[in-house]
Formats: sequence, C-alpha cells, structure tokens
Amino acid sequence: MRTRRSPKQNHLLAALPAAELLRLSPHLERVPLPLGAVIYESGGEQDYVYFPASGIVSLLYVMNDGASAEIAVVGSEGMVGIALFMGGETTPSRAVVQSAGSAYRLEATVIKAEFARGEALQRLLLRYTQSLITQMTQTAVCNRHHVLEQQLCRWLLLSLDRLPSNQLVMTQQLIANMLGVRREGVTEAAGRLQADGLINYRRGRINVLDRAKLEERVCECYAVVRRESDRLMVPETALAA
Amino acid sequence: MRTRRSPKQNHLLAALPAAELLRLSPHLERVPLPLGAVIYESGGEQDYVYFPASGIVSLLYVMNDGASAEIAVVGSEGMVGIALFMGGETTPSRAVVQSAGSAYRLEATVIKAEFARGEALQRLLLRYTQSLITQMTQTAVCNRHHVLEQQLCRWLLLSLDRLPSNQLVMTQQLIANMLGVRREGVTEAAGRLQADGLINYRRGRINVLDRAKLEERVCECYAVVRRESDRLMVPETALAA
DNA sequence: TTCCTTACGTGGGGCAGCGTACATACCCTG
DNA sequence: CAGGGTATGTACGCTGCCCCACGTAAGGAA
Repeated sequence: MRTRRSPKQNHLLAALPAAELLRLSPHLERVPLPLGAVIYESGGEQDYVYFPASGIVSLLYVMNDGASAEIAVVGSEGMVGIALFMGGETTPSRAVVQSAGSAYRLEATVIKAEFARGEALQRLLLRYTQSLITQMTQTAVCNRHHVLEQQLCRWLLLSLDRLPSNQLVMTQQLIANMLGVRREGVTEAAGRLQADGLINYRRGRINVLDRAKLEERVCECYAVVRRESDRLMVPETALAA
Repeated sequence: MRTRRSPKQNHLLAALPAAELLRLSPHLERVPLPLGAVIYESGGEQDYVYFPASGIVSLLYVMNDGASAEIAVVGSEGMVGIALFMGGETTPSRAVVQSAGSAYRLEATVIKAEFARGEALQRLLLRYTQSLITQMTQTAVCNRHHVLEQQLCRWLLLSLDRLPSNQLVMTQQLIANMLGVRREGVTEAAGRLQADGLINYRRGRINVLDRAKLEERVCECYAVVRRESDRLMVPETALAA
C-alpha cells in the first residue's frame, strides 16, 4: 500500500491544473522531514515553502520562559510557510516535524512568483489558509473551554487524519509540549482512554483502537475544524457548480 | 479633535494608492456600527466587507452550549470579512460590535473584483490577514498559559489601541464573554487593577489611568501582537527600501 | 544478562477559576 | 424621589491542573 513518490501525494499540488503543476515541477525538490527537525524558527528567515507528501509538521509558539503551545498541524493536505505569499516573510512561531515524512519544497521566489500570477494556486492557497485560520481559532477556543482529555482526543484525531496508519510514534512528553500542559496530565488522560479501550500505548507508540469512540469523547472543536477543512478544500472544479 | 469623515479614517483604505481608492470610492458606503450589532453570524452569508472608521468589532466563537471566546478584535487598522477574498465566503465565527462607531462597507462582488486585480489592495489585505493570524495564535497561547488578570490587561490594551480616548464603555459581563471567563473573575481582577491605580471604573465605564503600568503587568502576548502588527502594516512604499 | 537511559505511573499539597448564591449600590425612569 | 433593573462585590465549596518528588518498568547497548 506504498504510494508512488510524486508531488501529487500533497493534496494542494494534486489539486493544481496540469499546466500550473508542470510550471512548478522543475523547481520542486523532494526533501526528508526528519522527526524533530525545525523547519522555521520563530521570526526566522523562511527560504522555502514545504508541501508535505507524508508526515506531520506542527506550528508551535514558544514563550519566553520556554513553555509552548501548538497552534495548528499541517500534513499532506496543506503547506508550511504561508507567511511567504501573505507578504510577511516570517511569523513569530516555530515549525517542527512532529511525525517524520517527506515534503516537496519550493524556493521563496518561485512560490511568490506563481502566487502573484493570480491563478489556481493563489485561490487554492488562500482557501487553505482560511482552513488553517479555522484550526487556529478552534485551538484558542479549545484551550479556553475544554478539559485536557478532550484536547488530547482532538489532538489524536487531527494527527490520525494526517497519518496512513492507526499508529502514532510520539511520547507523552511531546504531546504535553504540543498541548502546552504537563506530561503527568497527559499520562492520566491517556491512561483513562487506554483503560476504556480507545487507545493502546507503550513507550512512545500510540495505537488508536477505536476511532469512533474517540470521536464521541472529543469536544466540538474537532468537528468544526474537520468540516471547514472539507468544505474549503474541495477541488476548484467542484466549486463551479 | 473630531476627525473629518473620510474613508481614510480606516488605515487600510488610507494606505491605498490614490488610483485604487478612487476606483473603490463610488462603492464605499458609510454605515453605523451600533453597539452589540451582529455583523456576521457564524456560518452565515457575508454580503459586505467592513472597513471600520471608528469603533471596535470582535470576532467571537460561540460554542454549542452558549459559552464564547473572542478570537481577535478589529478597529480602524483593519477589516472585517476576510473570508470573502480568502475564498471561503463565510467562517464559523461571529462578528459583533464591541464598541460603537462607523465603517465603510463594500459589496462582496466589488471587493472580490478589486482583490483579483492583484494590485496594492491585495498585498495590503494579505499582510493584514497575517497580522490577524498572529492575533489569533496569540489568543490561543494566552488562553493556555496566562492568568485572567494578564489576559484582562491584554484585552484592555488591545481595545485602547483602537479607541480615541482612555475610556471604554464596557461592562464586566461583556468583558467576561469576550475572554470566555466568569463575570466574577473579571470583577476580581479589575478590582485589583483599580486598587493599584491602573484603571478606574464605574457601571460600564472603564478609564485607563496608567497605561504604562498596564503594559508592565500584561503578558508577552500583547507585545507580540503589537510588534507584528506594526511590522506588517507599515505603508508599502516604506517596504521598497 | 546486566546496566542505564528513557518513558510512564502515582501521590501530596496548592491555586486559579468555576458554579452558585446572595448582597450592595448605581442610575435611569416615571 | 422612589422604585426597579442592572452592574458590581463577596463568599464557599469544588475541580482541574500545576509543581514537585519519587517509583516502576521498558528496551537498547555492552
């Protein structure tokens, strides 16, 4: 069930009209996304945009005291580096590989030029950006109102949507960093989910056993993000109707 | 000190080249923003974009159980309705007038057409959108890590930046709805700020007496948002250098 | 096998904020 | 100037998560 290596593994690239993808092709460079790699540092120069073919990248804000909080996650449905075509060049957040994979990258000048043509890529990236905004706002809401267990469920589901199997390679400490909570809090919540048969884990590997039950326990935030993403990311051709 | 009624009261419109503003002028319609008015409902049709000349609009997410959380605020520095040019047509959040004022609005078709020209307005709106994204991500971080008093300081400062005087017409209940906390929590935090001479309030009117001290007590989130906004919103001419 | 690093489990004390209930006090209206 | 609606103040018990400290166990390396 191994997918062929192709830029079309990324949904945004796959949704481009043939002519536009052809124009980009010579500039697309496949690069690995090793676990833990920092793609952009907060406020740092962004020289490339990345279209993941597999794996997950987290957008993370790190505070002065070192505490962190995940803002959004990006997988093969999206792109990392929106600040380049938005015109800001950089952002105050960090992009880190949360699950290893690979991506197709484009130099900043290339993506900016293609974006400026105002064709399909522009419309696609803007709609994607809006779905990313929804993910960010829902993170804010969830942080305010929902308890750790619900947030953990949301996080697991968002990750699962971006992975090929039911298994996540991820320690509880890393999840805690993403959620911006203590590791012990994750241990307790994960323990309850395991006791209830929703997941099963051992030393940095989490298996989701019952996705349906996970969706029952999660807060509304997950559904909002999912629904908006589905709505905004339908192929442009389907929008004409 | 009354400013002349002009579209240039809005910073985005003011930053447009004369030719572009001229093209939009016949379509700009000045409308009041009465306190409490709902500009967009969650998921509802968005027929106009609004460029506030004065007043403040809150972007608010309202949960199924009625609880709410503010995502971002928009004043004369910005625009309400980014979903129109982003291509999503709508968003899962509500836009409510938090402080009365007035705005210039444009029909959806007009803003979309002007945006599609790919000239100054497009670049301006995209940079503005990025600064809005920063505000949203910082809201998420703040909700996760900072205590109510700090969040209140942040909220007061963000509001103050968008108002002409040091006075906010705002009850503690409304602030609580924005922050997504209990009214009593706001009462306590505001009481401390008043006892320490930073603010002074009575029945729905808050006077900021010592802005400097407010900036000492606020968390880093305010500075991040402010800095990004200042960085992204400099006139395009200044960017050429 | 043994060791040692790393991941997970557990417990005690503390605090911020919640839900609830009710008291006070302002200010508009009649 | 009296009444009533609304804004603010205060209190109490509860819970979710924090900080801190330590215990247990998995699994790779020698």
